[in-house]
Amino acid sequence: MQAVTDLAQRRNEALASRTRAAILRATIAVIARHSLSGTTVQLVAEAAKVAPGTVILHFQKKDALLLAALEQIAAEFETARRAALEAAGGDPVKALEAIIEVSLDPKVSDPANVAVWYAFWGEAKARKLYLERIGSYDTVSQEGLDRLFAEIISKGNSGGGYRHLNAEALAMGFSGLLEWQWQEILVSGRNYDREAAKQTARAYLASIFPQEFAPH
Amino acid sequence: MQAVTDLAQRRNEALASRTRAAILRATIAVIARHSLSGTTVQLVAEAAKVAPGTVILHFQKKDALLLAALEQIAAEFETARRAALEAAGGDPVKALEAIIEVSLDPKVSDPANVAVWYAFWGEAKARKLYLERIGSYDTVSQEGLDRLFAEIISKGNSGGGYRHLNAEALAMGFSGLLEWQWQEILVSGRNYDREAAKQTARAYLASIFPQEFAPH
DNA sequence: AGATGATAAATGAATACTCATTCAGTATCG
DNA sequence: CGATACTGAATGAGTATTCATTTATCATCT
Repeated sequence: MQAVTDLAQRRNEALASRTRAAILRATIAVIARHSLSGTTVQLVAEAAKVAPGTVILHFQKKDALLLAALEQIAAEFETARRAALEAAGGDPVKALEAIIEVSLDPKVSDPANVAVWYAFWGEAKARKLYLERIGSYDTVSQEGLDRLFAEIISKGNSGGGYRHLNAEALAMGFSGLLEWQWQEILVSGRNYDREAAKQTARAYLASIFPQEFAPH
Repeated sequence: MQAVTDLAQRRNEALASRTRAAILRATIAVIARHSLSGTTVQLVAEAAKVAPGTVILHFQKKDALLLAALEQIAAEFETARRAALEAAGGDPVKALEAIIEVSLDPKVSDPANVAVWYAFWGEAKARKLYLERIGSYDTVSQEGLDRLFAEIISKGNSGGGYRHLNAEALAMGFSGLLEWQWQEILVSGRNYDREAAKQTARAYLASIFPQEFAPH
Protein backbone atom coordinates (compact mmCIF):
# COMPACT_ATOMS: atom_id res chain seq x y z
CA MET A 1 0.00 0.00 0.00
CA GLN A 2 2.80 2.36 0.87
CA ALA A 3 4.64 1.41 -2.31
CA VAL A 4 1.62 2.21 -4.43
CA THR A 5 1.31 5.68 -2.98
CA ASP A 6 4.99 6.41 -3.48
CA LEU A 7 4.98 5.39 -7.12
CA ALA A 8 1.85 7.35 -7.85
CA GLN A 9 3.41 10.41 -6.29
CA ARG A 10 6.60 10.06 -8.27
CA ARG A 11 4.71 10.12 -11.53
CA ASN A 12 2.70 13.11 -10.52
CA GLU A 13 5.67 15.12 -9.52
CA ALA A 14 7.19 14.70 -12.95
CA LEU A 15 4.04 15.83 -14.70
CA ALA A 16 3.40 18.62 -12.27
CA SER A 17 6.89 20.01 -12.55
CA ARG A 18 6.68 20.02 -16.33
CA THR A 19 3.51 22.07 -16.12
CA ARG A 20 5.04 24.29 -13.48
CA ALA A 21 8.04 25.00 -15.71
CA ALA A 22 5.78 25.81 -18.65
CA ILE A 23 3.85 28.29 -16.54
CA LEU A 24 7.06 29.95 -15.39
CA ARG A 25 8.34 30.29 -18.93
CA ALA A 26 5.00 31.72 -19.98
CA THR A 27 5.06 34.16 -17.10
CA ILE A 28 8.42 35.55 -18.14
CA ALA A 29 7.22 35.96 -21.71
CA VAL A 30 4.06 37.72 -20.61
CA ILE A 31 5.87 40.07 -18.24
CA ALA A 32 8.29 40.93 -21.01
CA ARG A 33 5.47 41.87 -23.36
CA HIS A 34 2.94 43.40 -20.99
CA SER A 35 5.04 44.50 -18.01
CA LEU A 36 4.22 43.52 -14.46
CA SER A 37 1.00 45.47 -14.12
CA GLY A 38 -0.29 44.16 -17.43
CA THR A 39 0.40 40.56 -16.51
CA THR A 40 -2.82 38.73 -15.68
CA VAL A 41 -3.34 35.15 -14.64
CA GLN A 42 -5.56 34.81 -17.68
CA LEU A 43 -2.74 35.85 -20.05
CA VAL A 44 -0.20 33.60 -18.38
CA ALA A 45 -2.61 30.67 -18.56
CA GLU A 46 -3.19 31.24 -22.26
CA ALA A 47 0.53 31.49 -22.98
CA ALA A 48 1.18 28.29 -21.04
CA LYS A 49 -1.84 26.58 -22.59
CA VAL A 50 -3.43 25.72 -19.27
CA ALA A 51 -6.54 26.91 -17.47
CA PRO A 52 -6.37 29.90 -15.11
CA GLY A 53 -7.07 27.62 -12.18
CA THR A 54 -3.97 25.60 -12.96
CA VAL A 55 -1.75 28.61 -12.56
CA ILE A 56 -3.10 29.23 -9.07
CA LEU A 57 -3.01 25.52 -8.29
CA HIS A 58 0.75 25.58 -8.78
CA PHE A 59 1.63 28.94 -7.28
CA GLN A 60 -1.20 29.70 -4.83
CA LYS A 61 -1.04 33.47 -5.37
CA LYS A 62 -0.24 35.58 -8.38
CA ASP A 63 2.33 37.31 -6.25
CA ALA A 64 4.16 34.07 -5.60
CA LEU A 65 4.14 33.40 -9.32
CA LEU A 66 5.83 36.70 -10.07
CA LEU A 67 8.39 36.13 -7.36
CA ALA A 68 9.14 32.69 -8.75
CA ALA A 69 9.70 34.25 -12.17
CA LEU A 70 12.12 36.77 -10.70
CA GLU A 71 13.91 34.03 -8.81
CA GLN A 72 14.25 32.01 -12.00
CA ILE A 73 15.83 34.86 -13.93
CA ALA A 74 18.13 35.92 -11.12
CA ALA A 75 19.30 32.34 -10.73
CA GLU A 76 20.00 32.10 -14.46
CA PHE A 77 22.12 35.23 -14.30
CA GLU A 78 24.03 33.98 -11.31
CA THR A 79 24.69 30.60 -12.83
CA ALA A 80 25.95 32.07 -16.09
CA ARG A 81 28.17 34.56 -14.30
CA ARG A 82 29.62 32.00 -11.94
CA ALA A 83 30.38 29.61 -14.78
CA ALA A 84 32.19 32.36 -16.65
CA LEU A 85 34.28 33.28 -13.63
CA GLU A 86 35.23 29.69 -13.00
CA ALA A 87 36.28 29.27 -16.61
CA ALA A 88 38.60 32.24 -16.16
CA GLY A 89 40.38 30.29 -13.43
CA GLY A 90 41.37 33.20 -11.23
CA ASP A 91 42.91 35.31 -13.98
CA PRO A 92 41.27 38.75 -13.53
CA VAL A 93 41.88 39.76 -17.15
CA LYS A 94 40.20 36.65 -18.47
CA ALA A 95 37.47 37.07 -15.89
CA LEU A 96 36.55 40.56 -17.10
CA GLU A 97 36.55 39.39 -20.69
CA ALA A 98 34.30 36.51 -19.68
CA ILE A 99 31.92 38.85 -17.89
CA ILE A 100 31.54 40.89 -21.06
CA GLU A 101 30.75 37.74 -23.00
CA VAL A 102 28.21 36.55 -20.47
CA SER A 103 26.56 39.89 -20.02
CA LEU A 104 25.95 40.23 -23.74
CA ASP A 105 25.33 36.58 -24.49
CA PRO A 106 22.13 36.45 -26.56
CA LYS A 107 20.61 33.93 -24.20
CA VAL A 108 21.44 35.76 -20.99
CA SER A 109 20.65 39.22 -22.29
CA ASP A 110 17.63 38.15 -24.29
CA PRO A 111 15.30 41.16 -24.62
CA ALA A 112 12.65 39.28 -22.66
CA ASN A 113 15.01 38.65 -19.76
CA VAL A 114 16.14 42.25 -19.75
CA ALA A 115 12.58 43.53 -19.87
CA VAL A 116 11.58 41.35 -16.96
CA TRP A 117 14.60 42.43 -14.96
CA TYR A 118 13.72 46.11 -15.37
CA ALA A 119 10.07 45.43 -14.72
CA PHE A 120 11.02 44.18 -11.29
CA TRP A 121 13.37 47.08 -10.69
CA GLY A 122 10.42 49.34 -11.41
CA GLU A 123 8.37 47.74 -8.67
CA ALA A 124 11.28 47.22 -6.30
CA LYS A 125 10.69 50.32 -4.23
CA ALA A 126 7.16 49.20 -3.38
CA ARG A 127 7.86 45.50 -2.91
CA LYS A 128 10.60 44.75 -0.48
CA LEU A 129 10.97 41.15 -1.63
CA TYR A 130 11.82 42.18 -5.15
CA LEU A 131 14.31 44.70 -3.90
CA GLU A 132 16.05 42.15 -1.72
CA ARG A 133 16.38 39.63 -4.51
CA ILE A 134 17.56 42.10 -7.11
CA GLY A 135 19.75 44.03 -4.74
CA SER A 136 21.56 40.97 -3.49
CA TYR A 137 22.43 39.98 -7.05
CA ASP A 138 23.78 43.40 -7.83
CA THR A 139 25.72 43.67 -4.60
CA VAL A 140 27.42 40.33 -5.01
CA SER A 141 28.39 40.90 -8.61
CA GLN A 142 29.63 44.39 -7.79
CA GLU A 143 31.87 43.16 -4.99
CA GLY A 144 33.34 40.58 -7.35
CA LEU A 145 34.13 43.27 -9.89
CA ASP A 146 35.78 45.48 -7.28
CA ARG A 147 38.17 42.67 -6.47
CA LEU A 148 39.02 41.99 -10.11
CA PHE A 149 39.84 45.62 -10.79
CA ALA A 150 41.88 45.89 -7.61
CA GLU A 151 43.84 42.81 -8.57
CA ILE A 152 44.76 44.13 -11.99
CA ILE A 153 45.74 47.47 -10.52
CA SER A 154 48.06 45.95 -7.95
CA LYS A 155 49.46 43.05 -9.93
CA GLY A 156 49.14 44.43 -13.44
CA ASN A 157 52.21 44.18 -15.68
CA SER A 158 52.57 47.91 -16.26
CA GLY A 159 55.27 48.39 -13.68
CA GLY A 160 53.12 50.23 -11.18
CA GLY A 161 51.64 52.56 -13.76
CA TYR A 162 48.18 51.78 -12.46
CA ARG A 163 48.77 52.99 -8.95
CA HIS A 164 46.68 56.15 -9.37
CA LEU A 165 43.59 54.18 -10.49
CA ASN A 166 40.59 53.83 -8.19
CA ALA A 167 39.34 50.26 -8.35
CA GLU A 168 35.94 50.88 -6.86
CA ALA A 169 35.11 53.78 -9.16
CA LEU A 170 36.31 52.02 -12.28
CA ALA A 171 34.51 48.81 -11.38
CA MET A 172 31.32 50.78 -10.86
CA GLY A 173 31.83 52.43 -14.21
CA PHE A 174 32.24 49.01 -15.76
CA SER A 175 29.04 47.54 -14.33
CA GLY A 176 27.30 50.78 -15.17
CA LEU A 177 28.46 50.48 -18.75
CA LEU A 178 27.11 46.94 -18.98
CA GLU A 179 23.81 48.01 -17.47
CA TRP A 180 23.63 50.89 -19.86
CA GLN A 181 23.95 48.46 -22.72
CA TRP A 182 21.14 46.41 -21.25
CA GLN A 183 18.93 49.46 -21.30
CA GLU A 184 19.77 49.86 -24.95
CA ILE A 185 18.72 46.27 -25.54
CA LEU A 186 15.44 47.18 -23.88
CA VAL A 187 15.04 50.08 -26.26
CA SER A 188 16.17 48.50 -29.51
CA GLY A 189 15.14 44.88 -28.95
CA ARG A 190 16.15 42.20 -31.41
CA ASN A 191 18.27 44.28 -33.72
CA TYR A 192 20.72 45.36 -31.05
CA ASP A 193 24.29 44.95 -32.22
CA ARG A 194 25.84 42.83 -29.51
CA GLU A 195 29.25 42.66 -31.17
CA ALA A 196 29.55 46.43 -31.27
CA ALA A 197 28.52 46.52 -27.65
CA LYS A 198 31.20 44.02 -26.72
CA GLN A 199 33.75 46.10 -28.60
CA THR A 200 32.74 49.14 -26.58
CA ALA A 201 33.05 47.23 -23.32
CA ARG A 202 36.49 46.00 -24.34
CA ALA A 203 37.44 49.51 -25.37
CA TYR A 204 36.57 50.63 -21.86
CA LEU A 205 38.96 48.09 -20.36
CA ALA A 206 41.63 48.86 -22.97
CA SER A 207 41.40 52.56 -22.14
CA ILE A 208 42.03 51.86 -18.48
CA PHE A 209 44.42 48.91 -18.69
CA PRO A 210 46.18 49.34 -22.05
CA GLN A 211 48.79 46.67 -21.18
CA GLU A 212 46.27 43.93 -20.43
CA PHE A 213 43.53 44.69 -22.94
CA ALA A 214 45.47 45.77 -26.00
CA PRO A 215 43.14 46.46 -28.94
CA HIS A 216 44.16 43.13 -30.48
CA MET B 1 -19.94 90.39 -21.59
CA GLN B 2 -16.81 89.22 -23.27
CA ALA B 3 -14.68 90.94 -20.66
CA VAL B 4 -16.56 89.29 -17.82
CA THR B 5 -16.04 85.87 -19.34
CA ASP B 6 -12.35 86.57 -19.83
CA LEU B 7 -11.90 87.65 -16.27
CA ALA B 8 -13.81 84.73 -14.91
CA GLN B 9 -11.69 82.39 -17.00
CA ARG B 10 -8.47 83.98 -15.88
CA ARG B 11 -9.36 83.44 -12.23
CA ASN B 12 -10.43 79.91 -12.84
CA GLU B 13 -7.30 79.07 -14.67
CA ALA B 14 -5.27 80.15 -11.70
CA LEU B 15 -7.28 78.02 -9.31
CA ALA B 16 -7.42 75.12 -11.69
CA SER B 17 -3.71 75.14 -12.34
CA ARG B 18 -2.97 75.21 -8.63
CA THR B 19 -5.12 72.11 -8.21
CA ARG B 20 -3.53 70.53 -11.22
CA ALA B 21 -0.06 71.07 -9.82
CA ALA B 22 -1.08 69.62 -6.47
CA ILE B 23 -2.41 66.51 -8.18
CA LEU B 24 0.82 66.11 -10.13
CA ARG B 25 2.93 66.42 -7.01
CA ALA B 26 0.71 63.92 -5.26
CA THR B 27 0.97 61.54 -8.19
CA ILE B 28 4.75 61.53 -8.03
CA ALA B 29 4.67 60.90 -4.30
CA VAL B 30 2.21 58.03 -4.69
CA ILE B 31 4.15 56.40 -7.52
CA ALA B 32 7.30 56.64 -5.44
CA ARG B 33 5.66 54.84 -2.55
CA HIS B 34 3.39 52.36 -4.33
CA SER B 35 4.99 51.98 -7.77
CA LEU B 36 3.04 52.38 -10.97
CA SER B 37 0.77 49.38 -10.62
CA GLY B 38 -0.09 50.29 -7.04
CA THR B 39 -0.99 53.85 -7.94
CA THR B 40 -4.75 54.34 -7.90
CA VAL B 41 -6.80 57.42 -8.61
CA GLN B 42 -8.19 57.05 -5.12
CA LEU B 43 -4.71 57.24 -3.53
CA VAL B 44 -3.66 60.18 -5.67
CA ALA B 45 -6.86 62.03 -4.80
CA GLU B 46 -6.31 61.48 -1.10
CA ALA B 47 -2.70 62.64 -1.29
CA ALA B 48 -3.75 65.76 -3.20
CA LYS B 49 -6.74 66.32 -0.91
CA VAL B 50 -9.26 66.37 -3.72
CA ALA B 51 -12.05 64.05 -4.79
CA PRO B 52 -11.33 61.21 -7.21
CA GLY B 53 -13.49 62.89 -9.80
CA THR B 54 -11.28 65.97 -9.71
CA VAL B 55 -8.26 63.96 -10.74
CA ILE B 56 -10.08 62.73 -13.82
CA LEU B 57 -11.54 66.17 -14.45
CA HIS B 58 -8.03 67.51 -14.88
CA PHE B 59 -6.34 64.65 -16.68
CA GLN B 60 -9.20 62.79 -18.40
CA LYS B 61 -7.53 59.39 -18.08
CA LYS B 62 -5.33 57.86 -15.45
CA ASP B 63 -2.88 57.10 -18.21
CA ALA B 64 -2.59 60.76 -19.13
CA LEU B 65 -1.97 61.56 -15.49
CA LEU B 66 0.94 59.14 -15.31
CA LEU B 67 2.38 60.48 -18.52
CA ALA B 68 2.14 64.03 -17.20
CA ALA B 69 4.02 62.94 -14.08
CA LEU B 70 6.76 61.40 -16.20
CA GLU B 71 6.94 64.52 -18.33
CA GLN B 72 7.28 66.67 -15.22
CA ILE B 73 10.17 64.66 -13.85
CA ALA B 74 11.98 64.38 -17.16
CA ALA B 75 11.65 68.12 -17.67
CA GLU B 76 13.07 68.76 -14.19
CA PHE B 77 16.08 66.61 -14.99
CA GLU B 78 16.65 68.31 -18.30
CA THR B 79 16.38 71.77 -16.83
CA ALA B 80 18.83 71.02 -14.03
CA ARG B 81 21.30 69.41 -16.38
CA ARG B 82 21.14 72.20 -18.92
CA ALA B 83 21.63 74.85 -16.24
CA ALA B 84 24.70 73.02 -14.97
CA LEU B 85 26.19 72.77 -18.43
CA GLU B 86 25.61 76.44 -19.12
CA ALA B 87 27.26 77.37 -15.84
CA ALA B 88 30.32 75.42 -16.95
CA GLY B 89 30.58 77.76 -19.94
CA GLY B 90 31.98 75.30 -22.43
CA ASP B 91 34.78 73.99 -20.23
CA PRO B 92 34.44 70.19 -20.42
CA VAL B 93 36.22 69.64 -17.11
CA LYS B 94 33.90 72.00 -15.28
CA ALA B 95 30.97 70.49 -17.15
CA LEU B 96 31.68 66.97 -15.92
CA GLU B 97 32.12 68.22 -12.38
CA ALA B 98 28.82 70.06 -12.69
CA ILE B 99 27.08 66.93 -13.96
CA ILE B 100 28.23 65.04 -10.89
CA GLU B 101 26.85 67.77 -8.68
CA VAL B 102 23.52 67.87 -10.48
CA SER B 103 23.13 64.13 -10.68
CA LEU B 104 23.61 63.77 -6.92
CA ASP B 105 21.90 66.98 -5.90
CA PRO B 106 19.46 66.03 -3.12
CA LYS B 107 16.61 67.72 -4.94
CA VAL B 108 17.26 66.17 -8.35
CA SER B 109 18.11 62.71 -7.05
CA ASP B 110 15.48 62.72 -4.34
CA PRO B 111 14.56 59.09 -3.61
CA ALA B 112 11.02 59.79 -4.79
CA ASN B 113 12.23 61.10 -8.14
CA VAL B 114 14.53 58.15 -8.58
CA ALA B 115 11.82 55.67 -7.67
CA VAL B 116 9.44 57.23 -10.17
CA TRP B 117 12.07 57.22 -12.87
CA TYR B 118 12.71 53.50 -12.42
CA ALA B 119 9.01 52.78 -12.16
CA PHE B 120 8.60 54.13 -15.67
CA TRP B 121 11.62 52.25 -16.94
CA GLY B 122 9.97 49.12 -15.65
CA GLU B 123 6.90 49.72 -17.75
CA ALA B 124 8.77 51.13 -20.70
CA LYS B 125 8.87 47.94 -22.72
CA ALA B 126 5.09 47.66 -22.65
CA ARG B 127 4.24 51.35 -23.10
CA LYS B 128 5.88 52.91 -26.09
CA LEU B 129 5.16 56.46 -24.92
CA TYR B 130 7.13 55.98 -21.73
CA LEU B 131 10.00 54.47 -23.65
CA GLU B 132 10.13 57.37 -26.06
CA ARG B 133 10.18 59.99 -23.33
CA ILE B 134 12.74 58.23 -21.18
CA GLY B 135 14.85 57.10 -24.08
CA SER B 136 15.09 60.55 -25.59
CA TYR B 137 16.36 61.97 -22.31
CA ASP B 138 18.99 59.30 -22.00
CA THR B 139 20.08 59.58 -25.61
CA VAL B 140 20.52 63.34 -25.48
CA SER B 141 22.44 63.32 -22.25
CA GLN B 142 24.63 60.49 -23.48
CA GLU B 143 25.54 62.31 -26.66
CA GLY B 144 26.49 65.34 -24.62
CA LEU B 145 28.78 63.25 -22.46
CA ASP B 146 30.44 61.67 -25.47
CA ARG B 147 31.38 65.10 -26.70
CA LEU B 148 32.78 66.22 -23.35
CA PHE B 149 34.99 63.16 -23.05
CA ALA B 150 36.17 63.50 -26.64
CA GLU B 151 37.06 67.11 -26.03
CA ILE B 152 39.19 66.37 -22.98
CA ILE B 153 40.92 63.54 -24.79
CA SER B 154 41.84 65.67 -27.78
CA LYS B 155 42.54 68.98 -26.06
CA GLY B 156 43.57 67.74 -22.64
CA ASN B 157 46.78 69.17 -21.15
CA SER B 158 48.58 65.85 -20.88
CA GLY B 159 50.57 66.27 -24.06
CA GLY B 160 48.70 63.67 -26.05
CA GLY B 161 48.83 61.08 -23.30
CA TYR B 162 45.10 60.49 -23.69
CA ARG B 163 45.23 59.39 -27.31
CA HIS B 164 44.59 55.73 -26.54
CA LEU B 165 41.37 56.51 -24.62
CA ASN B 166 38.01 55.66 -26.12
CA ALA B 167 35.63 58.56 -25.49
CA GLU B 168 32.43 56.66 -26.17
CA ALA B 169 33.27 53.79 -23.85
CA LEU B 170 34.47 56.00 -21.04
CA ALA B 171 31.47 58.29 -21.33
CA MET B 172 29.18 55.29 -21.18
CA GLY B 173 31.03 54.09 -18.12
CA PHE B 174 30.53 57.49 -16.56
CA SER B 175 26.78 57.64 -17.13
CA GLY B 176 26.59 54.03 -16.05
CA LEU B 177 28.37 54.89 -12.84
CA LEU B 178 25.93 57.72 -12.13
CA GLU B 179 22.98 55.46 -12.88
CA TRP B 180 24.42 52.81 -10.63
CA GLN B 181 24.52 55.32 -7.83
CA TRP B 182 20.89 56.16 -8.50
CA GLN B 183 20.02 52.54 -8.07
CA GLU B 184 21.79 52.60 -4.74
CA ILE B 185 19.69 55.60 -3.76
CA LEU B 186 16.66 53.51 -4.63
CA VAL B 187 17.91 50.76 -2.35
CA SER B 188 19.13 52.79 0.60
CA GLY B 189 16.76 55.76 0.46
CA ARG B 190 17.26 58.74 2.72
CA ASN B 191 20.48 57.67 4.37
CA TYR B 192 22.46 57.42 1.15
CA ASP B 193 25.81 59.16 1.45
CA ARG B 194 25.80 61.58 -1.44
CA GLU B 195 29.20 63.03 -0.63
CA ALA B 196 30.86 59.63 -0.75
CA ALA B 197 29.11 59.01 -4.05
CA LYS B 198 30.40 62.28 -5.46
CA GLN B 199 33.90 61.32 -4.34
CA THR B 200 33.60 58.05 -6.19
CA ALA B 201 32.41 59.78 -9.35
CA ARG B 202 35.32 62.22 -9.13
CA ALA B 203 37.71 59.33 -8.50
CA TYR B 204 36.47 57.82 -11.76
CA LEU B 205 37.36 60.96 -13.67
CA ALA B 206 40.67 61.33 -11.81
CA SER B 207 41.58 57.76 -12.72
CA ILE B 208 41.03 58.47 -16.38
CA PHE B 209 42.18 62.09 -16.62
CA PRO B 210 44.73 62.48 -13.82
CA GLN B 211 45.90 65.85 -15.14
CA GLU B 212 42.48 67.47 -15.15
CA PHE B 213 40.88 65.88 -12.11
CA ALA B 214 43.75 65.70 -9.66
CA PRO B 215 42.58 64.52 -6.23
CA HIS B 216 42.55 68.14 -5.03
C1' DA C 1 -3.16 -7.71 -22.84
C1' DG C 2 -7.15 -5.27 -21.06
C1' DA C 3 -10.07 -3.61 -17.51
C1' DT C 4 -10.47 -1.36 -12.92
C1' DG C 5 -10.02 1.81 -9.36
C1' DA C 6 -7.55 5.16 -6.71
C1' DT C 7 -5.19 9.33 -6.83
C1' DA C 8 -3.48 13.56 -8.45
C1' DA C 9 -3.73 17.11 -12.05
C1' DA C 10 -6.28 20.10 -14.63
C1' DT C 11 -10.48 22.57 -15.81
C1' DG C 12 -13.34 26.76 -16.23
C1' DA C 13 -17.62 28.83 -14.73
C1' DA C 14 -18.95 31.35 -10.64
C1' DT C 15 -17.60 34.53 -6.95
C1' DA C 16 -16.09 38.44 -4.80
C1' DC C 17 -13.48 41.74 -5.06
C1' DT C 18 -10.87 46.41 -6.81
C1' DC C 19 -10.68 50.40 -9.40
C1' DA C 20 -11.22 53.86 -13.38
C1' DT C 21 -14.62 56.64 -14.91
C1' DT C 22 -19.20 59.08 -14.99
C1' DC C 23 -22.36 62.60 -13.86
C1' DA C 24 -26.02 64.88 -11.30
C1' DG C 25 -25.54 67.88 -7.85
C1' DT C 26 -22.92 71.39 -4.74
C1' DA C 27 -19.61 74.90 -3.53
C1' DT C 28 -16.94 78.79 -4.78
C1' DC C 29 -15.65 83.01 -6.77
C1' DG C 30 -15.75 87.74 -8.91
C1' DC D 1 -25.93 85.81 -10.69
C1' DG D 2 -23.30 83.29 -13.92
C1' DA D 3 -19.84 80.44 -14.77
C1' DT D 4 -16.45 77.25 -13.53
C1' DA D 5 -14.30 74.04 -10.28
C1' DC D 6 -15.14 70.42 -7.43
C1' DT D 7 -17.60 66.47 -5.18
C1' DG D 8 -18.34 61.57 -4.24
C1' DA D 9 -21.75 57.93 -4.65
C1' DA D 10 -22.98 54.87 -8.43
C1' DT D 11 -21.58 52.16 -12.49
C1' DG D 12 -19.47 48.70 -14.87
C1' DA D 13 -15.41 46.56 -16.67
C1' DG D 14 -11.75 43.63 -15.42
C1' DT D 15 -9.40 40.18 -12.59
C1' DA D 16 -7.57 37.00 -8.75
C1' DT D 17 -9.15 33.16 -6.58
C1' DT D 18 -12.36 29.22 -5.46
C1' DC D 19 -14.14 24.75 -5.98
C1' DA D 20 -17.24 21.19 -7.81
C1' DT D 21 -16.36 18.49 -11.69
C1' DT D 22 -13.72 16.21 -15.33
C1' DT D 23 -9.62 14.13 -17.23
C1' DA D 24 -5.24 11.61 -17.13
C1' DT D 25 -2.16 8.34 -15.27
C1' DC D 26 -0.58 4.04 -13.72
C1' DA D 27 -0.32 -0.09 -10.33
C1' DT D 28 -2.95 -3.89 -9.74
C1' DC D 29 -6.04 -7.50 -10.84
C1' DT D 30 -8.46 -10.53 -14.05
